[in-house]
Amino acid sequence: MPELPEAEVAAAQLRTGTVGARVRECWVGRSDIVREGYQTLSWYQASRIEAVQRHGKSVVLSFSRGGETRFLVAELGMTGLLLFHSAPARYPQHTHFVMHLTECREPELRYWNPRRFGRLYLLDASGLERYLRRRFGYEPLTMTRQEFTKLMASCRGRLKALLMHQQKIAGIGNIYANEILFRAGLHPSRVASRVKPDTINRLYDVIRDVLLEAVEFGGSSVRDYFAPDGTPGTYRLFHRVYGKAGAPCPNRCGATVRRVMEERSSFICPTCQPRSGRRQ
DNA sequence: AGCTCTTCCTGAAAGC
DNA sequence: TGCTTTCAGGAAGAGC
Repeated sequence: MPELPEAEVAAAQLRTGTVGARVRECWVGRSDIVREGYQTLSWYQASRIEAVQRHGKSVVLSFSRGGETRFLVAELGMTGLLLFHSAPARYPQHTHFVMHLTECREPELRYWNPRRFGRLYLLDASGLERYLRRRFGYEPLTMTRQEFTKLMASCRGRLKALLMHQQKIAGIGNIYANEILFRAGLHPSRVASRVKPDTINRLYDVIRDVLLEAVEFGGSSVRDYFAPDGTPGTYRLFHRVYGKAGAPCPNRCGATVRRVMEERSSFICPTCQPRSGRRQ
């Protein structure tokens, strides 16, 4: 399930593999995979890929043709992948979009998504601006400590809900929310606005640390995630609690990691992540 | 504002 | 063994 680190890794590979490319042809398997701008598809033919960026969990490609710029936004959802020609797709029937490229390293860019949670958007500059504004809050790697502190103070909901609320902080999903909260020693159901300043500082650092480490290791390959070149991410090996119900707490506190159905499925150490503010 | 419920979708896991 | 049922899970939208 691609979250920020996986989208970041995908964007980085697309940058090296496809920037500068000339689009030879676009193929769409099922038109409903393009949620917006399907009628502009022909514009992209003969355009050039100028840049690739990540916003939240989405990957955004910029194309230019005749002085005009348009964009392709790929939402990866739970099971979506961007893949190069060389990467094997286990269920080829779930490839919904293919861009054939020339004048770059990769001859083909595919969008693969078996469950189809997540779509593609073909947008112009104002469309992209609206898309980003409506969907994404702070980028966790660029928000300041002050911005995060304000956000925490203004949010009376639960901490894990805030971390995963894309319009507030963009890019964190269930895996990384669990890992972040464990490392910060915070229970997912703590009320965000009641967290003390010292703890907010610690949480701010942990968010960055976890996400940057995950990027460094190529993201987490849980189930079917692969980078565009087909390689899996290895950060899963460093998960401390996600998917580890029944294992001893990595802090060696003696307790056992538990899976609880609070704020989606959460993996917590009941000792190291107490409901009250006091750390043991 | 924020919580819950529903919808989307299909492979995998559980159940029989 | 093999068929059937259940179930995650990100995000949007409705309703409260």
